Amino acid sequence: MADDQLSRVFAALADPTRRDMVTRLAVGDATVGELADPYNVSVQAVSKHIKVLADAGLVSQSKDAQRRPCHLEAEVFDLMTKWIERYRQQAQERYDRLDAVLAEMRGDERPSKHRHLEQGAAS
Amino acid sequence: MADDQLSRVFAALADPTRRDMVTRLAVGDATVGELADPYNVSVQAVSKHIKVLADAGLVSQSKDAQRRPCHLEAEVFDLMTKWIERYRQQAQERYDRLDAVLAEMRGDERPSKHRHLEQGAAS
DNA sequence: TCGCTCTTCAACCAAATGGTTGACAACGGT
DNA sequence: ACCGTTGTCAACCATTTGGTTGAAGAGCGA
Repeated sequence: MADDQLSRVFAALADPTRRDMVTRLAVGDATVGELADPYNVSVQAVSKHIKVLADAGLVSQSKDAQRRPCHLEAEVFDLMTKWIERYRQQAQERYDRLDAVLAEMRGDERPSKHRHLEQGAAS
Repeated sequence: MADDQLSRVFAALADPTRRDMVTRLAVGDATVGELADPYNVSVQAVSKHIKVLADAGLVSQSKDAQRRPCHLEAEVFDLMTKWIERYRQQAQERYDRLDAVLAEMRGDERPSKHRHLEQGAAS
């Protein structure tokens, strides 16, 4: 895996178990054991998952006796959202322009939903 | 890797080369060769990357003679953004509440930035 | 101090990933 | 009809990943 933050964040969330944990942590902090509970895997495996999330900056752990409560870090989500939004918008604009062009070519007025040209447009 | 869409999308974007390609495709469609050009890898490797992006639903390919122009699919970005936003907001709200509680405990009025309690809060 | 609980570290294993090279299919230009 | 261009498929390789088990560190409670 690449070692830049964005790569680590995306890689961390590519695993459904880890996304599940994020879901759980959004409700409130939880210890490693509490996080491990719902899953049919060893505590060690969960510990590794948390390490991945922590390395990505998505969660951080504190100390409470033997326990290591995890909590979600919100800032990193912004990093992702910003990256995503940039290209989503550009792609959407290109689509809208394409729809407009198609509509003009057809003499249409109200282009509805985007449609692929290349395969299965006609039929 | 898990086989659900969200996992595929996150995994696809965990690679900086593939994110680069998305960046390139946001500007406009490009053939496999054009996408391969800036990188120091074989065309086959790029073809594989595109397959990963396509399987994730992030890009689609059309036919133009021997060429296979790729273009960005905007919808999938929404899927990610929605997933992310949900937990980012919840986490942020919890932080804000925590800051408020801390401020109240200190008798403060204007809590500025969140601060971790567990380690290095005092010093 | 001893034992129990919670967590991580280390070693190992199977499967997936990202890269390579070689072969080959599909298409246009000459 | 051929050749060059464009891209994918297949096989292979090194590394990473997600899981396991076993051992060990850290901290309370009795």
